[in-house]
Order: sequence, then structure tokens, then C-alpha cells
Amino acid sequence: MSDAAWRMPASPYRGSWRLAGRFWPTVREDPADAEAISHKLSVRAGLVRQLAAGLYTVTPMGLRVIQRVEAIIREEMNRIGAQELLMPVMHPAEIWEATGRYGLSEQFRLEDRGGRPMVLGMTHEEIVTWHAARELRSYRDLPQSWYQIQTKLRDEPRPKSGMLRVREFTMKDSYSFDADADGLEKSYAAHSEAYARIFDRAGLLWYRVESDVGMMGGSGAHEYMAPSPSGEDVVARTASGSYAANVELATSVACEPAFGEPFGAPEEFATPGIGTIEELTAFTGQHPATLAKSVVLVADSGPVLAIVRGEHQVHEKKIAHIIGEHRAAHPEEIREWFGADPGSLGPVGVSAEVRIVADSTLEQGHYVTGANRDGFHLRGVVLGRDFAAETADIRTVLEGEESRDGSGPIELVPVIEIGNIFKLGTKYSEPLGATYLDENGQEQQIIMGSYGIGPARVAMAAIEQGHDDNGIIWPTGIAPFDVHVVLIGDPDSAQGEYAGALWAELSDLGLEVLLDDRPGLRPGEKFVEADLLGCPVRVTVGKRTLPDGPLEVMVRRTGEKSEIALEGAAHAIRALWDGLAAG
RNA sequence: CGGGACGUGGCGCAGCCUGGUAGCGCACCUGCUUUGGGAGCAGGGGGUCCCCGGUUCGAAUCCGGGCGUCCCGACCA
Repeated sequence: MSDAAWRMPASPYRGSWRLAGRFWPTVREDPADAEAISHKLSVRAGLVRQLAAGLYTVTPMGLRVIQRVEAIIREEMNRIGAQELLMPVMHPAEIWEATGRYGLSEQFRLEDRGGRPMVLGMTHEEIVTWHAARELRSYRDLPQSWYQIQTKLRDEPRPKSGMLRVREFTMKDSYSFDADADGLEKSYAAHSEAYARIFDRAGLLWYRVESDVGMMGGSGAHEYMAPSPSGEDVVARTASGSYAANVELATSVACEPAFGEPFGAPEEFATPGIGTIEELTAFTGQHPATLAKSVVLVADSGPVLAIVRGEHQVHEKKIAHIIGEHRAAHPEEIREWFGADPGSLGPVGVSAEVRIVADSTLEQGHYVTGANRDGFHLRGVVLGRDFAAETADIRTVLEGEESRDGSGPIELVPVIEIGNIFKLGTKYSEPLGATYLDENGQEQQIIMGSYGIGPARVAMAAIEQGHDDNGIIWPTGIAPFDVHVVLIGDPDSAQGEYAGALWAELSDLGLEVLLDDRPGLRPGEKFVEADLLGCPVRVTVGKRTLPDGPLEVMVRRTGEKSEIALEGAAHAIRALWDGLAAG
């Protein structure tokens, strides 16, 4: 075989491709095990291939999209003065021991040849702080913002939805180091602005929402969420977006049911065979919001009775904030503590060993609760009078409930988390000894923030938000190419030569152009694959084009076709693309 | 970690219930025709039927164990 047979055609244009000879494995049918749209289309459009659960190879075509996302991220991170660096994926375990994060269930652990325990990085707070502790000594060294785009490894219990939830992925993670809380606010705000520009430029519909600080710890956090039916998280927001929060901490104004006349004391009544709230609603004819739901949990400290109104659910995360790690109680345990089975449980007359946590909504009104006697309930039960309980927000938000800021009813939206920002404070700088000397020579702790974006999730979210029956519809900002030139005919033909010249001219005008010059393919196949790939503008060059034109140009998003004269065609296409990019 | 489904040429699937020559479509190779929306005809190559064990004269098929992948839940910076 001669060299020429396997060499790629020479291209003077780094960003533009001639397709002939390239590795671009498209697929006609949806992969059998794919559920999410982005999973199906990313495989079909030849962007990724799966190696194992949660492990994906990105193809040359897919890598173009990822790299465009990364390019936007780099520009915007650099714009706010963040500096790119690169830290190792493999870390000595002892650094993670210092912060108490060694041994987390998602952590990949291994040993080096000397038997030293090592971990693969799930994130880099420990490592970056370790460096900061050694290098940043004076207030004159602050503030700093460092970032990297690098591999993270997490042994996810359940990888899913293609590239949306994987065990190995690249993340842009940045870390800010400030002298004080004001400095952190500035770094946080700078990242917030950079993130807004990044996600706008990536062409996503996105929300910035309040989030739980979770295992990262710290004093405040926001998540960036792209709405999508394939999303794993849920955001509670109002139509205007003036209120938006992860449901894990969202609050709302619960409805105000008619409680009716209060009772002087709880009254027991028979409820034979009644267990669930639905049954109790039907039996009593009362609104579920006037019934109290009792859930028994077991925390480290012992049994916990969590109470919410009938229309609500106890939210796992919210109750966990109060009682810590916990599990559901076994039926035998419930029998022992309450003397009744689930379905007839309530807070009245419960032994002191049971901690009672009631949702704040219970502070108003009187309720029907279980009587802790099988087949009986109490009506007229009042919190504070008939039983004592801690109160807190432990319930889920319901769609349709009013927002606390008065901006209207709450809607619940499934979303993909594409980024997050955390105010870490001293959570990492303290255990790792990251301190500096202030103007007075006093040792102070460095105040940190951490900020993440998943470029592949950005790409997948774009697919989720932009597709039709024929394939992907990329936003102009992150499409693999700006213009897709479909050559119909032989590369050596007159139209082949014209297509090559147009390709070069468009590239000279600053566009990244894909020229489908693959020989032997039928026109239909090229069109179908062009639709699948979804570049914003498609130009067709065929027999009809020469010698007098016109060129057929199609906008992928609208399907709108137009004809362009050969004279000045490249400039006209560039102008068309500029119009799409602008709006 | 609980529940469920699936595992058969590269991809998508049938066959399994009722054991007896491994099949279909697409893709791939060769030839001819075709060439503006996934072509037609003819010929051809390619499979440890996920793995291990058991039952049987004989196992893709029945039984047991394991592994893998996906979905639901739990979990999740």
C-alpha cells in the first residue's frame, strides 16, 4: 500500500475538514440500550462510542464539539483572570484523609508498588488546597483563581443516559483563594458572570438555581441547570424565573385548607382498615391537607417520627439535614415503639425515646393523625398542645403551590446539572493548613470557592434541547462545524473542484467547514448524515450548481432552503451564518 | 445496594416455550447498473449463540452459578 492510500488529504485549514478518509462512524438505527435522546443521537451521529458502563470514547467528530465547549470555557475563565493549570488524576490518599473524604463510596482506590494507598481524583479541592497551602503565604499573593480542564473519576453506583452520568469524564474545575469573605463574594460573582456567558454562548436554555451544599460543604451554592426530560434533577421555579431552586431545598407557600372548628382535645374515632392518606381522605371526606402523615425513620440517635401534611412527602435531603444519616424503620421496630402498625401512627402520646420532627406547615390548624392503635385515628390534633415536636421544612414542594416571593405558582422542571458554584469558606483550607499572613502579620485562613462545569454535559444538554426526527440541531456556538458542504458528484469533477474552492474560501472567511467529498456515496446518504450531524448551515454543490448556479443553502434549525448566486457566494454564506449566530 | 429486563456475525433482531444442519434485515467484500433525500441485481466473507458447570445420545434452547449491559428505585460535588 502506498503512503498516499492511507494519508489524510492535506488540509491547510486547521479547523476545516475534508471528510473523505476520516473516521466518522454513524449508525442508522438507535442503539438498543439507549433511552435518552442525547444518548441515541450522540451514538448515531458518530460522536461517541461506549467502552463499558459509564465509560465512553469520544470520536474525532465528537471531540470537535467538546473542544468548542472547552474553548468557550477557556476564553471566559481567562476573561475573569482565572489561570489554567493541570493537576494529577492520581493522588496520595493521605491528603484526602486530612479532609475526611478518604473512603467515600464513589472513590476509586488503589495502591502503588510500594503499597502506598492512592486515590483517583473525584475532584480537586484537596489537591489544589494542598498546593495553595505551600505557595500562598501573604495577603499580597491573594486573590487567586486557578482552573483546569481535566479528568475526574467517580465510581458511580448507576451510570446512565449515555454521557450524562458516567464514571470518567472531564470537568472544568476552578478554585478561588481570597483573603476574606468580601473577596470570596467577588470571586463568586465573577464566576457567576463567566458561567452565564459560557452557557449563553453554548446556546443553552439554562437556569441558575439555589442548591444544597452537599458533600462539598461550605456556606452557599448555586447550580446551573439545563431543562431536559432526560435530566436527573428537578428544579422548582416560577414562570418568570425570579424564584428557582433545586427541589432539594425549594420552599413554597402551602395551600390553606379549611380546617373547620377546633376541638377542645383530640377525639379518637374508628377507621377500620384505613391505612393510606388516600383511604383516609375518602373515609373522612376531608382535604388531604388536614390529615397528617407519619413516617418512621431510624437515625444514629434512634427512632424519628417525621410528620408532614397529607398532600406532601417527606423530602429525604431536607430531613437528612436535621437528623443526619437514616433509614426507614422496619415494621417490627414500629410495632415496638408505637404499639401500632404503619397506617395508624401519630405523634400523640409517643414515648420520649422517639424524636418527633414536624413540617412547619403543621404549626397551623388541627389535624387527623393516627392514634397509635390499629384501626383508630385522632381528629383535632394540635401541634404544641397535644404533642411536642421540632418544626422545620422537611417536605417536598408541590407543583402549583405559590412561590414565597409572590412571583406565582411553582412549576417543577426536570433538568440536567451542567455546572455548579460553591462558597467553600475554610472547609478545605483549614484541615490542609492553607493560611496567609495579613497586613498585621497575623495568620489567617484562606477563603475558598470552587466552581465546576461538565463540557460533555453541556454538549449533551444542547442535543437534548436541539434535535428533531432527523437528528441533532446544534447551536452555532458549539456545532462541530459552522458549515457543512455536501458535494454531489466526484471530487475530480467540475463540481468537486468548485466545492473544494468554496470550502477554502469559506475557511478563509473564518468559518470551520466540513466538506463531504466522500466518493461513491449516494446523495441521499450524504443528506441524511448531514441532518444527523446537525451543523447550522448546509450547502449543496452538485450538477445543478454549475456552471451558472445557484447554490442551495439550507438552515438546519428551520429547514429553510434558499438559493445563492455563485458570485459572492462565500460572503453570502458567511453573512447567513453571522445572522444565525447573532440570533 | 434493592426490583425488573436483556445478552445470538459490526449494528438491529428472530429462533428458545416444545432440545436435533444457527437464521433475517442493515452494514461489509466483488462485479454490473445507478447517482439531488439512506439504490437495484448477482455473487461472497464473517458467529466461542456472554462465561462456567449440570441434565441429555445430543443444549443457543432445559437446570444451577457467575459476569455484563440497560431501565426503575436508593445514592449522587
